[in-house]
Amino acid sequence: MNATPQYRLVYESLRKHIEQGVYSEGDILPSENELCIVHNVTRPTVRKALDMLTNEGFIKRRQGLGSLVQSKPRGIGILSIAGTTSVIGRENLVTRVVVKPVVKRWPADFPFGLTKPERESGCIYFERVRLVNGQPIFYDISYLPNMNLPRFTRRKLDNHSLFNLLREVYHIKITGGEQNIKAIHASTTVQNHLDVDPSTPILHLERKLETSRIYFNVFSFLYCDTREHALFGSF
Amino acid sequence: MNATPQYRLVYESLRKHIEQGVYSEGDILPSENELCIVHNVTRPTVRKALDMLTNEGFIKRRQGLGSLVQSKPRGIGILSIAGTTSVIGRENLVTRVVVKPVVKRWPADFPFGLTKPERESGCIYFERVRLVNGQPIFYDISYLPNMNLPRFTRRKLDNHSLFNLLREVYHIKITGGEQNIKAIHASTTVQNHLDVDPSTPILHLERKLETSRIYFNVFSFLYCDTREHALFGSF
DNA sequence: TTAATTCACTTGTATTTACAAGTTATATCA
DNA sequence: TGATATAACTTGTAAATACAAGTGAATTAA
Repeated sequence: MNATPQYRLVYESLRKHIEQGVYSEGDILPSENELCIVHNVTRPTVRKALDMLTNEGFIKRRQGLGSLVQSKPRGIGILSIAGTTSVIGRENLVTRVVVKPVVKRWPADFPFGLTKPERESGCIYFERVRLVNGQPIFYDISYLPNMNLPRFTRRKLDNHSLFNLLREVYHIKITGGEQNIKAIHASTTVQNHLDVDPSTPILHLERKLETSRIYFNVFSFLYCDTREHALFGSF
Repeated sequence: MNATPQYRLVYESLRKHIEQGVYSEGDILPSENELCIVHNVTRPTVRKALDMLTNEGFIKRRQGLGSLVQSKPRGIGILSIAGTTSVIGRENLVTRVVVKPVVKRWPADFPFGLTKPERESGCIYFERVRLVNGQPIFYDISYLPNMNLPRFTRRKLDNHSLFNLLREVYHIKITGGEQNIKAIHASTTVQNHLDVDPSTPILHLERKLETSRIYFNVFSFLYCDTREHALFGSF
């Protein structure tokens, strides 16, 4: 018995095709009627999937013409390294887990408010560093509520997107969030992870990411060395 | 004959009630069935309106329980000073225009791509500084395409939101965008405007904001002194 | 008095049907 | 050969219908 709603199967299929380049910017997706046939569903189901792709910026719909693929989805909450796809080969962009996911209590002085279920469930804590051409440029500390994430602590996060993992394995989507952004001088820990000296200006983001799962937010504390590569976000 | 779709009338009505405080955070909206009766429409129409409110962060739906009002809608592209509403009185937050809006040609080395209509129309350029308790913390350089913005250069921007002005006067809404974020050392100009010394780390954002008007993007180059106040964004 | 069950609500998922309005290709007419 | 009308597609809007699954209050049983 497949518990995944049909509209979501259609959505994931189309989204994957767009991400894989089956459809490129400017292409027109198969019509709603064609998608009904291909997926063996009805138009409202297909339209719900297309609504989601529209909201996330993957496509733009034109009455009478079709659904046009856009090059840049609105990556809610997604940050990347500016120029990643064109300037840096994928093999020179590496994500390394420096502290593996581990269940912990929330820090007493955690700067974001927590829901009661979150507070009671503790958190999964891990740290990652992202390197470009061997040079560390991101240092990220993540906290997830320890809520219904079976075997999360055993998953390999190296070179994997946390957002994709949450969505594909746990059906948790990032739906929005908030962030505080600062320019700071690096602490000793950050200096060590990013391999910078004390005078380097460091970009610091404190982020709370809301999700499709109730009472479940993802928290991220990010430090970036942006001398060579800016941090890029779309919204 | 009313050209506005019914789902949008329902959406605007509910959104206005939430914004006006008829419903507060944590309140449960009338059920879908009740909204059908009130607005004389059917469930799919109501659900489309609720979908939109959900996507924009106004409400969160709970199967079996109802639609819960959330306090913070997703403010696309809006940045503010962290803690503004609770920590700083409105009278201590001042926006000052340091270069009034003037029509210019686009800089030859403008870092964002421009649409052909934008390139051909030139731009409206202005600079603003935002101060908290008399202390400058934001320095913003803005470029708008000089396209169908009657009398823009004569408008007073002190203590006015550019987004609100665009939406209310010119019916232009920010619909999304992208940004590069960096931590830098301040140039001399930035040092002067923000009243900082050369060692202060400065937050720098280069932003392209997409709008509801075709071929019309808003560009912003922002420098922030974040020692006292982080930059806050929700998405 | 407490626990279990039932009921009446809620939202979630999905189908079927119909017509409106936009776009583009094709056919027809001058 | 070019202009106009038509046809065949597209997405947009909306109703009607049905059942699944979640939630909390009320009722019943122990």
